[in-house]
Amino acid sequence: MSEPDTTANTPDTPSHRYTSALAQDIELRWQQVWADDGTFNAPNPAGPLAEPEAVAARGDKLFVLDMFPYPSGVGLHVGHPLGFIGTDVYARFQRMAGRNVVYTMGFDAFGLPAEQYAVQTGTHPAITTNDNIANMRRQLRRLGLSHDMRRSVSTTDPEYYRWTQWIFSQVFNAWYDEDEERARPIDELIAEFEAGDRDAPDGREWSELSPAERNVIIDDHRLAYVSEAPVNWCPGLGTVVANEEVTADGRSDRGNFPVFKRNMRQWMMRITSYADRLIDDLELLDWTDAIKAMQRNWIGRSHGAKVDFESSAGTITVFTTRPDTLFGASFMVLSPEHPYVDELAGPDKADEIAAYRKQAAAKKDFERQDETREKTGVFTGAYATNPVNGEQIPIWIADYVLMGYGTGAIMAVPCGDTRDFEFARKFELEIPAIQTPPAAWFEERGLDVTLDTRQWPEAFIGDAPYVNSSNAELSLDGLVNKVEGISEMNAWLERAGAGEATINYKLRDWLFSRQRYWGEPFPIVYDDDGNPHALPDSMLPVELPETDQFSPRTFGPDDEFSNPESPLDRLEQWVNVELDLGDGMQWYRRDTNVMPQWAGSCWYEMRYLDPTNTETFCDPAVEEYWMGPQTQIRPDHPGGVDLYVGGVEHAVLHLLYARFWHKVLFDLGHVSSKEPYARLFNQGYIMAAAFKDEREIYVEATEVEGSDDDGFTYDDKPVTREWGKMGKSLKNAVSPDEMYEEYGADTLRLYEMAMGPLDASRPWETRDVVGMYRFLQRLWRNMVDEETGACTVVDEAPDDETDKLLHRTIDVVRVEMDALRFNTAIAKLIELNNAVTKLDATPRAVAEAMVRMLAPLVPHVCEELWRKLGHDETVTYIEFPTADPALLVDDTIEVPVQVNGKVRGRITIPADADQATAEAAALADEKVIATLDGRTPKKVIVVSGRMVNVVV
RNA sequence: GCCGACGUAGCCCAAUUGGCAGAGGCACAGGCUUUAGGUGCCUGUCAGUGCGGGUUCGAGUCCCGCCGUCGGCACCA
Repeated sequence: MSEPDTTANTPDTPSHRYTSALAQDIELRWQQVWADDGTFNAPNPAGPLAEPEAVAARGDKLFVLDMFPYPSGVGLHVGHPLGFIGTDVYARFQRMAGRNVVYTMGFDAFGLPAEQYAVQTGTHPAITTNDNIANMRRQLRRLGLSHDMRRSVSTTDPEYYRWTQWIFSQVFNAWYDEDEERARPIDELIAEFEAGDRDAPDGREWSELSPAERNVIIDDHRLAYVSEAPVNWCPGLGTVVANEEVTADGRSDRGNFPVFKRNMRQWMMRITSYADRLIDDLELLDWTDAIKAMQRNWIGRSHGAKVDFESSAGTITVFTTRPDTLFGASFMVLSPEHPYVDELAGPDKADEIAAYRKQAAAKKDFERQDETREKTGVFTGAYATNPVNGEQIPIWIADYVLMGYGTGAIMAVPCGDTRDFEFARKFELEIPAIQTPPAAWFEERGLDVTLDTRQWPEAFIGDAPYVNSSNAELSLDGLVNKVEGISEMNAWLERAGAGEATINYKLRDWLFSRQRYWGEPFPIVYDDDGNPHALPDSMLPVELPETDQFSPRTFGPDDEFSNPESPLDRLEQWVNVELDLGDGMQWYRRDTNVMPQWAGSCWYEMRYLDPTNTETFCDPAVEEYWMGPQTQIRPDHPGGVDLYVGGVEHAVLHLLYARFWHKVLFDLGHVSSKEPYARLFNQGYIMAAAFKDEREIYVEATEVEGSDDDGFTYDDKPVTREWGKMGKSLKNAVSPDEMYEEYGADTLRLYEMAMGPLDASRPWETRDVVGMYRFLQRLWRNMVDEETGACTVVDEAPDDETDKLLHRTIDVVRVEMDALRFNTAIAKLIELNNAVTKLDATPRAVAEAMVRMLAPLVPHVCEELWRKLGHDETVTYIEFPTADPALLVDDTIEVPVQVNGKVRGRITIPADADQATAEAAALADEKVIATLDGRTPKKVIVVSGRMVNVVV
């Protein structure tokens, strides 16, 4: 099947028609001019790109940012640039509205694909990466994006990652002061220890400690630290990965390999210190509630209490959000991995417990988390003391308690917790009642009110009067509200020394090291005793050493007990280094890990601002100008990028890590903004039909024939249709090159912006694109003679009707563009153009306003038309039209008249008519009189300027 | 199971504080242009807002209850 070519030039096509060939000519020409002239360069107030006069000459600053891409070798499809086009239209609009706009694009170029390609082909990842970046820059330029190309950076450039390493050193050389709730330089901590203002954690004085002991204590305070802890080991990738990179079913999000929990010595970052601020400061951000909810959920703050239960193996501390239910705790459950299990296990139980632990260990996390599974568990034979009533309660182990959350042990309150209730039922454990559920609760379950829990079908969760909840010092009996119950119990726990109120988080510290090649080396060396030392700033960057062995040792994906071996380990010449770090020349060993891919993206927006600065990652005055708090918007404005556009998939990865780094830099005084991204906008995805054959394998969507009605076939065999994100894996990608060939970049841009709201996902329909192409053809024809190419615009003023339409259009378009509602702005502009098409000739005033309004959307054709209209400067900085308020109001208006809510007639009244006038006119209308048929109106409602409703 | 978003023509989508359901594009039909097809131009057809209630003079919009789609979280104590 071949699509009819809808746009090709044929011999009778006028030579100056806006065809795809002309569009391409115009586009390539202006792209060259823009590049040559540096049209989109934004002036800085200070630093290497300083042009203070130019800054002063422009209006308020505006920082527009896209989530930068990984430079894939495959190239772009039409789904990729949706957000980029959106930011470009916005940036161009705001330039015309007078703002000083900084807007560029960089590349997040470290990461696995280039490394894996290098392993396969022997091509160094730097070469692949640079080729891909060059290719991607070319593709982005072809879209006409108005980037300041001087500011484009790649995270893989040593001059860039020099500063990534510098920030790592800042984090390493900082500690979190819990009292001041901020990070401070580690030197200040050392000074406090040395001055005796602070004792070692074990209570000894600083002076009593050996240097080695001091080192351990200091290193334990650092925000970046090495620790032996359970980490996610992925043998298939040969590296460890962060919690955020493990999918819900226990696999790596890259490569989909199994991930195992293993104790390993790795770099961590103390993001947990910032948990509260990361949650609380969400209030300051103009982000969607959905993303904020995801971040809150990931951090997982829950208020509760720690409670101590004494046992033969020692104190077992549990975390609970319902300390008020402590009187109902009739057994305990420990995670099978809990360290006390061996000691608690009675001799006759040891075998059973060992078997259960083995069985639990064999299960993946996701299997353990399947809550529909029936509860399993084993009694240890041991008992603990419930501190609130002294009762001896049995200690069980069960895999529904997870070692990774809370303390790995729970107090079970079966009457008030679904899981504990199920467990108690299954193993016939006691279920004491401690609350009287409301009568309605019993009624719904077909029961009479009873405290005999044997009759209860399930646990009761909620507020209800407490019973059986008192001891000699405390009584909750009669309280009805859990907030009160919790507060009373927490107070008692503290008095009794049996526990305290606390806050628990799901968030874990960030596992920061990877055993790969293509990443930022750590600016760390180890001395003979294995102590880490940060290299001084003067020794940065630590460049990635050359090698032709890029691969870490990888293992069978299920080879759980293998160990990571970084590619850098093998480079002995590089690893061993002789340096003077203040104690004279000594030999050190370099750290052979590299940073995770997220490192470079944690701060890139600031390098855009001052990309060539060799003194600092970003001049403070430059950072403050572009990112400082905008207190004129809101007194508590946190600062940061004015508009950040990207996909929702980074809700808890990049966006959480970047906020964390930014806050550290803020605490240490390196930036003036508390938050990196003041406003976040999530663009939708472009979806496309994908087709599967009978083997459930995707087939090339472009070669599928058929329709909704007749069914679809591929190679004459039936296939089934589904919808999915456009991309290689679904074989449904559409290349932008096809669109340029057939319509040009302006049409593609316009189509993507017109097809729906920017934040909505919508299906791509190639056949719809032609509508925007026709619009641009009409626009062109309204101003240019298709035979001669001459401008046909006339100097006569527009007629009143056209003038009013123009100003109404301007009024709406300005608002819609500012609010990123490009689809409705475009609809209004098409409407205006359709009206202009009906005129004999296009008045200049209308033509110029239309070109200016469309310039952000379709910049190439508008730049061309702007010249044809006789101007010799770029339209980029020409003021966006402003509506004349006088032309927005009509003298008379037509309003509908309803009778009992149904439209029965229309009246024409003066626009400023008062209510009485409108009412009189409505009641005088023939059709209304006929509808009323003699009945007397009970009431007449007049909505000024909108309608009249007569009620009978 | 919990949280969030969304359901408007054959399709993508519009619709100020609740105020005439239709702006725009596609598709479809007819016409003009054309040797013809296509391009281009003109004209036109189609729904009453997922379902059921409620509030209101008036509901796509607000409230309640369902149904469906998408996304996130999930034995989190």
